[in-house]
Amino acid sequence: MPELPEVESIKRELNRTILEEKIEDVEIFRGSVIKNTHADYLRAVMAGNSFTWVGRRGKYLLLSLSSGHLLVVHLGMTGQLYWQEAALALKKHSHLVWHLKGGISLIYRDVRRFGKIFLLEDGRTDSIPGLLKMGPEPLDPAFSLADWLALFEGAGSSPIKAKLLDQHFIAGIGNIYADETLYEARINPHRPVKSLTRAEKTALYGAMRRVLKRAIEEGGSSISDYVNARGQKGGFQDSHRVYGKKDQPCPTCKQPLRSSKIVGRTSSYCPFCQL
DNA sequence: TAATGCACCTGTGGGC
DNA sequence: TGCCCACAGGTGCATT
Repeated sequence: MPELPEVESIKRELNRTILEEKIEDVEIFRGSVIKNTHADYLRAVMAGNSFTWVGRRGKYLLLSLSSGHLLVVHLGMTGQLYWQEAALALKKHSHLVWHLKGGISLIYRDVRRFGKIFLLEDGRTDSIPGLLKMGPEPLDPAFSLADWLALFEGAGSSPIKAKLLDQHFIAGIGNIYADETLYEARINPHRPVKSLTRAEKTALYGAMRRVLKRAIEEGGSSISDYVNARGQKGGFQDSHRVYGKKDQPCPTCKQPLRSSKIVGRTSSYCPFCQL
């Protein structure tokens, strides 16, 4: 499941490999993954261009083109964006392939098809609902503890787990890193947001940033389908302490971890260490 | 306005 | 072995 660390890993790899390589052609096997324009138009626009820069906002990848267009990619749950040598066979569920000069193919693949692609004329992302009201970037150096605490002003009664998953509240966190962050901060995922003390919010800020940084250093988490931009698995899944570990011993107190549904998401936590 | 529920989608694994 | 069904979850939209 590509969350901030996975998307950041892909971004970094693409910036190392695909920039300035001319796009010779685009093959589109499933045009329905393109949400705001026709497949034929996207193909016509992109052919002859090159990628000049790859950025990230939350879980969205932003690929700038030499023409000034911006390609925006959200990987959903099982989306992959990776490059391989053009001679290699495509895997099932490959929906778009950019054929780059130099014998490299950039492939967009998505088994469950929750991902989506947008082509923007001028780089303005206002037209994409998910980007319009995106919360702050948790690893932005300018995002201070004071900024984080200010987000909680007027916070309601929803569980803190639900709040961390809300992309309008904070960008880029999904189920894996919400669970790992709350464990790191020793906060129970069911706790109403308004019940958190200043000290707990402060702990959460530090925990969130530490967990995300560690995950990026290890190349993200490969649960189900995630691969990086080289088609390789990440390494952080081996460092998970609670996510997907229901009934396994808590790394701290050795009591069995518990699992429950919060806003429809499976949440793993230690009922003894997370208060 | 905030919180909650559901549809979308397909591979996987458990139960029978 | 084969079939059926629940489950996984990010996002947008509908409902409460």
